[in-house]
Amino acid sequence: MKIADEQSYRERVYEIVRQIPSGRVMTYGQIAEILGEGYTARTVGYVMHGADSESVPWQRVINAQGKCSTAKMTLPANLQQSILESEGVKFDDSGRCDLSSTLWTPAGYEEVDEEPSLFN
DNA sequence: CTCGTGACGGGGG
DNA sequence: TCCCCCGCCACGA
Repeated sequence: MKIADEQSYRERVYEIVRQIPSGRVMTYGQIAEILGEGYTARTVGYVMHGADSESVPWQRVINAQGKCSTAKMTLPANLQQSILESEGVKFDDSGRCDLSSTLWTPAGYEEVDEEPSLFN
């Protein structure tokens, strides 16, 4: 049963992105980390590249630097930042936002794997 | 099948 | 602080 085997892997990313509430953002690496094996920031970014702006709030996905990496693709780079600002996300003069306040994690994925020893 | 590229991340200078 | 290099997986030609 292939049906949408390949497509499935994309929807994994979309599904997570759709869970991102307004005023919050996620990084490509964060999403890749949640999906786990086989997923990297590169792959997530590529998948987002084919995301439907009608079905997926792609604008809430930024890089680990807290900036919009849309570059000069089909979308204006400043557009993403403008949308996020409209949702309440504050951006720095350098185009960066406070991930400590805007970065969001879906419930259930907050605990990836507890690390009992910190100094060990 | 092989090669290069791409919405990235992290480390080093 | 910024700039550069390497690694990562998926996909188009």
